[in-house]
Formats: sequence, structure tokens, C-alpha cells
Amino acid sequence: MSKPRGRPARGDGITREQILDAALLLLEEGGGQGVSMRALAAQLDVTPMSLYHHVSDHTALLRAISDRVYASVLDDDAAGEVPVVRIRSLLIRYHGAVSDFPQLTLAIFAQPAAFAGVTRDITDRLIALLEVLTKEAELWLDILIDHAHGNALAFQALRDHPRQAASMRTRYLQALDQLLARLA
Amino acid sequence: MSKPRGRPARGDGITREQILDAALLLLEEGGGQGVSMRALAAQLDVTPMSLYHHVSDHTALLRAISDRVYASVLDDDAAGEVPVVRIRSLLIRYHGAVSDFPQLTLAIFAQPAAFAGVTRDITDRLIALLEVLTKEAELWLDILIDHAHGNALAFQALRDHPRQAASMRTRYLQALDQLLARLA
DNA sequence: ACCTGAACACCGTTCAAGT
DNA sequence: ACCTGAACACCGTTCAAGT
Repeated sequence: MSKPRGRPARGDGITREQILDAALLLLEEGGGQGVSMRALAAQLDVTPMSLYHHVSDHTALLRAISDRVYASVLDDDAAGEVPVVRIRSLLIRYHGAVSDFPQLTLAIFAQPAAFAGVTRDITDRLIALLEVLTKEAELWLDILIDHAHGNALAFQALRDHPRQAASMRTRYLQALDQLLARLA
Repeated sequence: MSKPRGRPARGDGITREQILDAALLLLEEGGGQGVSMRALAAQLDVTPMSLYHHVSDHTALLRAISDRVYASVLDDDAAGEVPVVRIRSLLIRYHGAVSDFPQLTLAIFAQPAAFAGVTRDITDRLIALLEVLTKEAELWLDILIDHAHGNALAFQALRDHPRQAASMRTRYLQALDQLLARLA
């Protein structure tokens, strides 16, 4: 029943990659109160403590997950397009990431000190694009990012109502376009 | 050392009011991961289980707290003023409540199913005011509320930097005015 | 009606013991 | 290097026992 105590044979044992994969899976389905070390370990058929050999901390785990999630936001930035279009596509992908994993977003904001710099690249690119269009780039950065975050929270509130959630996506797009139209 | 087992003498024992007071206190200072039943009980010099005689649940406790916090938002609505001014003052008070208790806000959003209707009165009043000013009242409700929420989250991120937090308040006001100016 | 103590099922994390 | 088991300090919550 119980596993041997020592180091497992080569090829057994757990990878950091496998941990992150399982964590994302738990995050998507479980929804509950987030990924716990113990539940994650059970998912991987391993004792909780073995995770600490690959991840230093629970918040380090969350940071690793969010790094992975937000990395995809920076891909495919419609590089050839006009600034407004690039801003729009960047925000839509950011909003998508944030509202696909609302529990992760909440966890990050619950202890923000540990997550400085995770979304740094995104805001850096956004502000560079905004500076082309307006003198008050920082103000509009605040508005657009805050709006994405707040909307993602409202999203979370409709988690159990998929039909309303779908219309929420289009409402975000409407609001975003309304804001962008007033930017110039 | 240990208290007697039975019902305490008249005047001893705990009130629901005292529980909420202590909970708000813990919320303000502790900041940490929110108010736990056990920490709250310790604060009141009582066993955790005695709380369940006055509050049915941990989420019921949070709901009671948030009812109290948000009730003050509806006071003093500058009733004589123009709609824009009333909207502005309402949102500023709402933003204040939300960012004074970011941990509460996060807790509420973490399990939103239990909190439908808490902020209902606020959105009702807001939308009534918005309908005077624009045909797209619901769209602007989304924008303004989401903005307040998102900004409150960003606020939380600066919890340990009071100086930056102070300038954040004025930045919220700037952004709010920018949005309201584009409403008409 | 209202409190206590013991108990159950969870957390994150440390530490020593194993291979 | 990497896993286990036991342990510590936390959670929320239930249930029986006390007055």
C-alpha cells in the first residue's frame, strides 16, 4: 500500500512541470478556494512534503502558475497593427487570462507583495502603446487595467451561470470599445 | 483558569454586536488572510463554538460585516445635487468602503454566490441616476463599478506603502472624473 | 438559551529518517 | 537528490454535555 521511503527509481518521482500542470488542472475544475498543497500532492499521488523539493512555498507555487498563465498574454500581439488595435488585442487577452482563472487572480491580489513584476511586462508594453495616443498614458493605463480586473471579478460572480457569463464577455468588449473610443 | 461550562451569568456572554465590532477590528489591523472564527473567538475570550450561537456560518459572518460596511455608503447622498454630482459622491464612498476593507472585498468575491444583494441597493441607485444622463446606463454602470473594484484591488497591492496609497486615492479621483466627463 | 470540550476533516510547513 | 512519516500550529464545523 504505502510507497517505499527513499528516493524513487529513475523516472518515477515528480517534475516541476507535472506539478504546474496538475495545479492548473485543479485550478480550472476545483474552482473552490484554490490549489492546496495537500490536494495537489494527492492529485499527483505523493505526500505533501515531496512538493517542497520542487517548489519552495505555496506562494512560490502560485507565482509559478501565474507566470505561466500570463506568459501567453504577451504572445501574438498583432504586431503590424495600429496602436489602438494592439492595445485592444492585448487587453482582451489579458482579460481572458484573468477571468479564466479568477481564483488565481484573487489569490495573487490577496498577497500582492509576493507578485510584483508578474504582470510587469504587460503593463510595460501597454504604457508604451498608450504614450503614442495620449499624454495621460498612466491615467489611462490605470483605467484600462482596473477595468479589466474589476470586470474579471464580476465574471467570477457569475461562475455558476454560464449563459450570463457568455454575455459578460461581449459586455466587456462593448465597454472596452467605449473606453478606447474616448481615449484619443 | 477555564470558564464554567454552562450558560454564563446575565450580562456576561457575547452579543452579535460585539462579534461584529471585534471582526471589523481584526479586519482592519490583521489584514492578513481575513477574520477566522478561531482568532475572533480568542479576541472575545470565548471558545470558537460559542460564536455559532450568534452567527450561523463563517460566510454569514462575512455577510453581516459587509452589510454593515456598505450600509454607510448609502448615507448622505448629496440629495439636492445634479445627477453627475450624486453619482460621483456615491462612487467615491463606495470606492472608499471597498478599499478600506480590501480583504473583505476579496473574501466576498471569492464566494460571490453567498453575497448576491449586498451591494444591490447601491447599484440600483446608481443605475437610476445614470439613466438620467445616458441611454447606455447599464454599460456605464459596468464601467464605473468595475473600475472602482479594480482600483480597490490595486489599492490592496500598495497596502504596505502608505505614501503611494495616498496618491492612489487622488489618482482614482482623476480617473473617475475623466470617465464621468466622457459619460454625457 | 448559551457556553464548553472533544472530535473530525481540513490547511501550510518543518524536521528527521530513509534510499 | 528526493521521497516518506510524524509532528506542530493553524483552519471551519458538529455534537454531546453542562447550567
